[in-house]
Order: sequence, then C-alpha cells, then structure tokens
Amino acid sequence: MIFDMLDKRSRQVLQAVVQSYINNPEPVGSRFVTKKYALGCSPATIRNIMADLEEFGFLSQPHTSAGRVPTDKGYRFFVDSLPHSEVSESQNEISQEFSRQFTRKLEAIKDDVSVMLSEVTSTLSTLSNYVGIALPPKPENTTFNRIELIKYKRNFIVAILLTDEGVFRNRMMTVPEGITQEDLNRIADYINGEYAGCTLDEIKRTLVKRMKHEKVLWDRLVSKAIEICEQALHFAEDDVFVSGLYDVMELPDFSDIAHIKELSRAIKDKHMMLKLLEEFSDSDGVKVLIGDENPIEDLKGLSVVTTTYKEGDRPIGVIALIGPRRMNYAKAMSMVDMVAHCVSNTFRS
Amino acid sequence: MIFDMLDKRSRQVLQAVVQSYINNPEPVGSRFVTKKYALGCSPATIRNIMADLEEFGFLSQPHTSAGRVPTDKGYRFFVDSLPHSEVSESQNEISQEFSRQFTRKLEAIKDDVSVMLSEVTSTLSTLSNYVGIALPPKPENTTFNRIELIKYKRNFIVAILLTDEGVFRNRMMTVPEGITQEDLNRIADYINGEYAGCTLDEIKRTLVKRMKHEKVLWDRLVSKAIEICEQALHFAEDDVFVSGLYDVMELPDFSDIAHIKELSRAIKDKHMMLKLLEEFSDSDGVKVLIGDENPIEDLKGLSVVTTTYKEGDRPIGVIALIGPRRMNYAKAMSMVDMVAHCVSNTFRS
DNA sequence: TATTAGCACTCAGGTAGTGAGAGTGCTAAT
DNA sequence: ATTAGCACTCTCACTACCTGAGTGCTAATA
Repeated sequence: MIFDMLDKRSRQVLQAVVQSYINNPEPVGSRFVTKKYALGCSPATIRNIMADLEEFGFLSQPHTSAGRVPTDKGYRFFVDSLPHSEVSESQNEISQEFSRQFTRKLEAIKDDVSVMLSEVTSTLSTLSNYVGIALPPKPENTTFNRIELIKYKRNFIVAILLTDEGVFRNRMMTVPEGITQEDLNRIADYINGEYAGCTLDEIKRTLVKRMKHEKVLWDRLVSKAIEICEQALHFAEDDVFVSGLYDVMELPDFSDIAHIKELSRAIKDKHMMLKLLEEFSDSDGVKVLIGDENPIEDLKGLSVVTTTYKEGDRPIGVIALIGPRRMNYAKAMSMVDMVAHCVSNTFRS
Repeated sequence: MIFDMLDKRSRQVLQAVVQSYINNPEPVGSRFVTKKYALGCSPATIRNIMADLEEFGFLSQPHTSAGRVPTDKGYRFFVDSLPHSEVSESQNEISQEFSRQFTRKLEAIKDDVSVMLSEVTSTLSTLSNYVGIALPPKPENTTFNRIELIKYKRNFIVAILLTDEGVFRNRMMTVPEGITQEDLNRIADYINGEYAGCTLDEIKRTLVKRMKHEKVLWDRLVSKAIEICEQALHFAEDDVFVSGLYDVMELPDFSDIAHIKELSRAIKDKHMMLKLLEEFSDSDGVKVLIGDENPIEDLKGLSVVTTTYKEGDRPIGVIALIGPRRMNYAKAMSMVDMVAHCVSNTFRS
C-alpha cells in the first residue's frame, strides 16, 4: 500500500506542501513549511524529508533552487488521504442551507432536463471556478413512457417522446403525404402498447432486431411505425452540458493561453468527453482523475472530479468538474457530491 | 461626405494600409506601401500622405518610429469603400458551389431550428475563424400554427407549440389533477381556433389583454387555457446560438488572454448580445459595427458583421460574425451574406 | 541516531546598458 | 509637387550583473 511507504511526519509534510500549493500556486520551500505548518522541526529536517518525498516521486522541483511542487502521485496521495468527512456532504449549516435552496430551485425547473442540467453546470462552475459538466440520463436508464405523433403541414410529423424521468425530446420527420392523423394515432398506440415500461436502450435493440427479422412487413403502418420510432430514438444522444470556461480563465493556472486552448479543445470534443464520463456512469461515489491518470490527451494537465446522480439507487447520469491539477479537491469533491444529491432528489417522486 | 475629404491617391494609400494590416497585424511603413502596392511614388511622398491621414484621424502610430495602424475611422472608410461586388455573394464558382452544398445540408436539418442554427454558427466560425452568432426567428415574426396539449403522469401536461416556420418548442407544466385528456383537447381546439395564423407576439399581447378584461372568467377551462398558453409562450426567447470561441483563439489578435476574457464575457452575456443584435433584426443587407461604434463595452475592441435571414421578403432572424477590428471585412461580409441567403432559402416552401 | 546550524552553491528574475533596425519628420534639391 | 538624404526616435533583442530564495551537504549537537 502506497500509504505505508511514509511515516507520519512525511505524510504531514507532503500534505502541507500540497495544501499550500493548492492555496497558492508557488513552489513550497522548507522554511515556509516550518513556519506555516508548525511540525516541530527545523527547515533542515523538512529538507531531508522533502528530498525523500522527491525520490519517491511525490514531489518535484521546477529548478534546483526552487521549492517543491506536487506531482500527480503527490496529489493522488493527498486525495486518497482526505478524511471522508470532508468529501461527503459537509454537515455544516451553510451547505445544508445551500443544499435545501438549490434543491428547491431544481424542483422548479425539473420539467425540462436540459434547463435543469444547464442550471447545475453553471452553479457548479460559478461556485467552484472550475468547469462544470453534466450528462443527461443515459438511454439505458431512461424508461419509455409514451410517444405522441402529430401531423404537421402536408408531409411532416412531429414525434414527441415522453419518458418516466420527465425527459422528453421531439423531432420533426418527413413522411409520405398519404398518412392521416388517425394513422398516426394507430401507430402511436401500437408503439405505446408494445414498449411501455421498457428502457430506451431496450427498445432500440428490439427495434433493430425487428427491422431485420420482419424484412417483409405485413403491415405498411407497422413498418412505418418502426421506422418512425427508430428515427425518434436516434436523437442527439451526445448532449453534454458544459459551463464555466469563462470562470476558469480567472484562475492563475490558466494565465497562459495555451492552457485555455487545450481545455477548450478538450471540452469542445463532446464525443471524447462523453466517452470519458460514461466510464463513470455506473459507478458510485465521487471519483477523481488526476493529470496523467486521464485518458484524454488534452486533459492530461488537468483533473476531473466526477460522480453520478441517481433515480432511487440506480445511477442514471454523470456530473463532473474539470479544473487544474492543483484544484481544491476537498471543495470540488464535496460540491460535486452535494449537487449530485440535489439532482437525485428531484428524480424521486 | 467623408469620402470627399481625400483625393484618389490618399484613398489608395489608406486602403493599402488597412488591407496590409488586415493581412498581417503589424504597423505598416511607408517603404512597405511603395513596394507592395506600387502607387508610382516614393516612400517620402507616402510619408507625407500618411501624416495627413493621421491628422484626419484615419491612421495612428503605436509609437514614433513605428509604421501606421488604422483607427476605427480608417476601418470605417475602408468598409464603406468596399466595392459592392465583393460584399454581396461572390459570383465565382467556388462560393456558388459551396452555397449549393450548404443549402442542401440545411434542408436536411431545417426540421429543427436549433440544430440548423447551430450548424450555421459553427460553419460560419470554422470558415472565418471568427465567432459565429445566430438568433432564432423572433416571436413577432413567427406565425402560430397550432398547439397540442398532452397529459403526462398525474398532474403534468406537455404543451407543444408548432409554428409555420417549423419551429416548435415544448414545455412541461403542472396542472390540477382533475384535468383529463379530453379537457386538454378542448382547450387546444379552442386556442387553435382562436389564434390560427396570428404571430406569437400578437397572441401574447391579446392574451395579456384578455386576462385583464375577463377577470371573472365564465369558463374554468378557458381560464386554464389562457394560463397554459401564456406559460407556453413564455419561453426562453433569449436563445442565442454562438460558436467559434475556440477558433478565434488561433488568431494573433487574441494572443493576449485579456482579450479572450473580454470577448467571452461579452458573448456570455446573452441578454446584451440579444439586445444588440435585435437592433438589426428588421434591417436589410449586411451591416458592420467597428470598434467603438459598438454599444457594448466589452465589444468596443471588436467588430461585428450582421445581416438578417428572411421568410419571403420579411426578415425574421439575425446572423452575425464577431471578430477583431482588423477582420477581413470583405470575406466576413460576403460569408454572412451567403449564409443568410442559404438560411432564407430553407424558409421558403 | 536523528536533528540542526551553517555555509557554499545554484538558479530565476529583475535591472541596466548597448547596439541594431525600422521608420519617421524635416530640409534642401530636383 | 516630388524626392533624396539625413538626423532622430523608439522598440526589441541581447548581454551582463546582482539579488534573493532555496537547496544540499557537512559537521556539530542532543
């Protein structure tokens, strides 16, 4: 266990260095540690310990005569040794109160998931100064409620997809002119009867199978129904809600434009982002990716904190924060956790 | 007329300086002008002319021994004297071909206005390297087609608003539990009968009036109908589609992070943006705002090129590009113009 | 044996001085 | 009216130098 490599004092020094660097992004010197974090020993001793920590790979020096800076491994140690009480929702009244208020706010807009998730990411980012990200409920976790088909003008229909999560999307489609509203009602009834209670993902799989099996379809309407349904389900599933690129620029870590570019390149590539965050979509609790632990090239200089929101016990979507490696992990983790709880609350009814 | 202040050669010099500075953001010297833009005179003559131009306020010097840089007034002159052929859709085959392809692309997604406008802004920004912006059709220019109300779970309804422009939005609302789908159908029928063919704006005004007049409403359902309609119309009208913040960072003009911040602050304030662009929503042709001409503080260092897209002859929405003051106006203007035409094409049917 | 004081050493960053280069304005000649 | 010539100005890149912060090592100490 990595934890056992270090005696108590070494750990304290490491934590002191990381903490100090998080508070203020300047290399930490031995004298500073003795002054600020009274550990009962002299700078020389700290220097020895720091040299050891560097050898083990927890710290590094920007140049010979500078203080120490945490490495990814150092941050990892720091995060792993954070007391649980700091990570899970803080119990103090302020955050309790905030949580209550925020839940209320979300209740008011939970009708529209995209509005709600926009609110979530923007709250996350303004509070933390990092980039807030949220994924909508995954199709395999969204239960089909029903579909409505409405004729529109001569040869269009609008399909409205209602789910149990209150998510709904709509889509306009072109259809042959012959179809009447009665036809559409029959199609909708058929689909609703057939698929009530299934998840969107299940429906999709079944649909594909069906389309292959019943190559020669006995009913023109059913054929059309399946086609429509297929189209309606084939939505932008690549929705990713992001906000806070602006807030993040205020951080000293992003004073260099190259970093901003990197970050915005990463979050612009929604596909990548989605792939990354989906990895976490079934897990439980708050997870952290630090620097190089990150699979996406453009994020290797950054850290990601993620967790899931749930419907009952089942995780259905992901919430995350992206920030510099020297992010305030305790705060970021507890915030993500708190917000996720608030979101989860709105999904139980 | 500002145009008459300068003789032909002075204009040529001014145009040369602006053009050169647009191509490459470095102060333009007299020698350079004679070399690159053979005007048949020596550097010394150019220097005299430049000194005059500076006196008139068209050019300025970053410091004594540097070349000249255009002022806002200089850019304005340059833009005003651009030949019309360069601004309106270029007639060369390449852009013709592009226009055809792009129109086809838009046709395929015109079903969903937000998808289409996202496509528009991202195309604009990748092609120009500036920030692309689009406003959806304004409510006063959108014609009500019909509304559909669908019961959802115990005490919710989904209202789907269809317009003639193919725009539709939906919204979930809470209602008393008693209401049945039949009630909803009656309400919808009532509204549809009452308001078919009106613009959203007209409906809104009428609604407000009605709610005041008929304080004591004889029919509970009509009362409910009006309330629902009011809510359904009260949508995010502050949609602004933006893309290209990333592309813009590639420009040398934004090598300084302060400029990026400024720009992102400006476009983050969608409300401001909306107000600015709405000014242009009834005008015709391509308009340009240069630097200080811009009413928004954060945009004073930038230029905005706007135009409208139309349904028939009526302008219904705005398309714009935001870039540095030394933007390639000819290109930006013709691109905005071209794209607007493509969008307008999809609205005639 | 672990800690500490002391000291020499290293390195980044700021300041000042210098020279080259670009471009100007002015004047006198064409 | 134009131009060649020249002195002048200012930025930028380069260098040298100094200071301060922080280290590593060694020898003394508890």
